Amino acid sequence: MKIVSWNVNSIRKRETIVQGWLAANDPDVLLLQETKTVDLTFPKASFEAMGYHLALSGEPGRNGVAIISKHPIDNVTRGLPGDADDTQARYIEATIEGLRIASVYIPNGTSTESPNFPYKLAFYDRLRHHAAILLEAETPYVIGGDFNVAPEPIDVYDPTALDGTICYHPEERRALRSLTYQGLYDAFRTIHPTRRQYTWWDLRGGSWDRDEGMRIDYLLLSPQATDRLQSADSDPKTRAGKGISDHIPTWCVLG
DNA sequence: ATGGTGGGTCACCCA
Repeated sequence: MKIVSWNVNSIRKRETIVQGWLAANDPDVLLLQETKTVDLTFPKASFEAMGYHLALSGEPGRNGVAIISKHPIDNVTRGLPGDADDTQARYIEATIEGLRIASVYIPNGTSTESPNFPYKLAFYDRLRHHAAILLEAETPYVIGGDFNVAPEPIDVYDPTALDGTICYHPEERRALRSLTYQGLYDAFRTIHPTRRQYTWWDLRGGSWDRDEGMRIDYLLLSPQATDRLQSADSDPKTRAGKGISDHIPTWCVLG
């Protein structure tokens, strides 16, 4: 079972590119982030015509997550517990072929001075709580998404210069570890312990041409899902050319 | 060190 995660930075702008990639790569499940549309204007029909089912959680103009699957999607839940005032569309979870699969768009945080920064840290805490329940129940669980934190020095282009900046601040890495230390395994890093592979390059300042990126998109697997992990990779070719997302797709294959 | 581009929506906010 091939499960892909991709922050597409607007599905309406990226519909053709995403469907071309689907046709060429044939995943079972596609987890999207930053779809940036309400569910009513999500280009559902063209995905359904390719044989996919969809579960959506959108909002006007920003955020938005989706699960797109060749297999039936059951028991869909949206949002994370822990903050009744949080209406942002950043988390969707469903059961597919006996696996609990989630698509998450962790808040970027904007900067360490922004009010979005404590929201990001609190979101991690809510996700940690939620994952704890699934792990306790030994549910086979896969969560893919844009985590907006680069875990280790190898995951950023300049760990010294970037230390303390957004997406590579010690508090953020600590928040990520508090999630993963419970027993979630980073699929790409488990398969490729020493490979440097960014998943995001800023659209500004020619960062793609200088290869100044970060690995902030990944799939985290519960122990029961990790037992089935066969391979993991990502596709930097999708970052070249025109009309592209600033993120590339990354995936894992479970047996 | 700053500013750069792009998406949303329609004056800026976010990344």
